[in-house]
Amino acid sequence: MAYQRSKRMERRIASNREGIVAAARLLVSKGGLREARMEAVASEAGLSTGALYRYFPSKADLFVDVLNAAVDREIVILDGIVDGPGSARERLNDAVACFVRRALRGPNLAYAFIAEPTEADVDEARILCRMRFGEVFKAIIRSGIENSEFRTQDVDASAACIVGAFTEALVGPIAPSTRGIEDEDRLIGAVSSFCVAAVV
Amino acid sequence: MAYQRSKRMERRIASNREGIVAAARLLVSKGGLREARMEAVASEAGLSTGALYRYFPSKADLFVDVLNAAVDREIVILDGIVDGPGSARERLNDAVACFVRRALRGPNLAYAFIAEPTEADVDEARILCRMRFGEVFKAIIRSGIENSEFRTQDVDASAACIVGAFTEALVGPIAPSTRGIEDEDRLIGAVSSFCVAAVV
DNA sequence: TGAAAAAGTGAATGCTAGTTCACTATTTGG
DNA sequence: CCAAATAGTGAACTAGCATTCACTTTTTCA
Repeated sequence: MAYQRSKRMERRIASNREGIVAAARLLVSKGGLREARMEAVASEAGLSTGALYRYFPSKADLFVDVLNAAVDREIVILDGIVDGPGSARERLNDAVACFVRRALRGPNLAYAFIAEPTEADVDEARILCRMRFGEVFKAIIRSGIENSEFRTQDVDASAACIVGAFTEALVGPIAPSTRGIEDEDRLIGAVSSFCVAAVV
Repeated sequence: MAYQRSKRMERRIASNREGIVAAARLLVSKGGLREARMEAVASEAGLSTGALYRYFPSKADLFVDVLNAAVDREIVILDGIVDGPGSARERLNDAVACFVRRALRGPNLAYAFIAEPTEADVDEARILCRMRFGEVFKAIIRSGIENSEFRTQDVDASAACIVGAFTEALVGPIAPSTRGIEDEDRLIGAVSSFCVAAVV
């Protein structure tokens, strides 16, 4: 008879998987992608390196998951702002400000997900994540155009520009070496004003 | 007596060095950074791999040179626009449009210098190059603020945002897989309008 | 011309993780 | 409890290139 995983086993498998992702994220937030090697992830998760490969076919796959999980959380928050009350201007401003503020709070993680040099495979995932953020901003821009708050414009291009603008503005301040966040609020204000002005 | 290089030898050395850089650039523009390995560069330049190391201490150093040489050329062009006639708006618009247009013309090279995943060392140089571009845009923004064409703003942040905006908008269209440049002029217009509107 | 010093060669080396796999441990269902 | 199946182990394997280095060729200059 075919073997079937018990409930308990199922839970263990699921929790292992989560543990692996959590371990990877922890390592990234502490030492950047650079220090998040498979062996370290395994030991942090309390497993062997071999076991990781029962859960993820490759390192790239694992980190794509980590990346997406982190991005998911950000996008939930951004969507809350996008679908919330207020004019399109306000919502765009708040969404950008929120992203920048959160990135400045967790600089290592943000840096890893925005700019840290990595292997090609993981880097590709990063580009895809940027596009996911783009979708969020497309929604705001569209609604702003609909009610004439914003000029008509190429929504895809503008969304890409917004994502590029705030990520680039973050690179300096969150880079591990620089750490020159002397005036957070100033930067947040500058970047969000820039983005709002750009689409109005 | 100490040996001294003859004029002829000096010329040969110089031309070898140029040849190496040119070979590296050619390979990048054909197959991206991915295919520009040292052996390929050497053979393209008509030298052995060992010889490369008489000219550059490491692969990273070589490609930093290649990167900077390419960026130098772009910056000369941009400076021409920045220091040229016209309002700050016009100059900003033209500078962005010029950059985007040129990037679309040489997509492989542009992609390599903007977004292609590479080793960490080269990637770091890329970030520095972005800052060099930032300087160009700071100059325009400052002049626009001075003559009240642009609102007062955080010049550093705005410049970073502009660089981020147009590079990000390029990533999709110039990525080797996508190649969706169906309407160049539209994109150019969209991106430059975005940047101008953002600082006005 | 010849001997010392550079320049150039390219096969061999080395290194860094990611990945595999022969093996052990645990779980499953009768 | 037993045998089949799955989960987990971690040392060994691999691969891909950058880099080196013992050696050859060319250049320099008395």
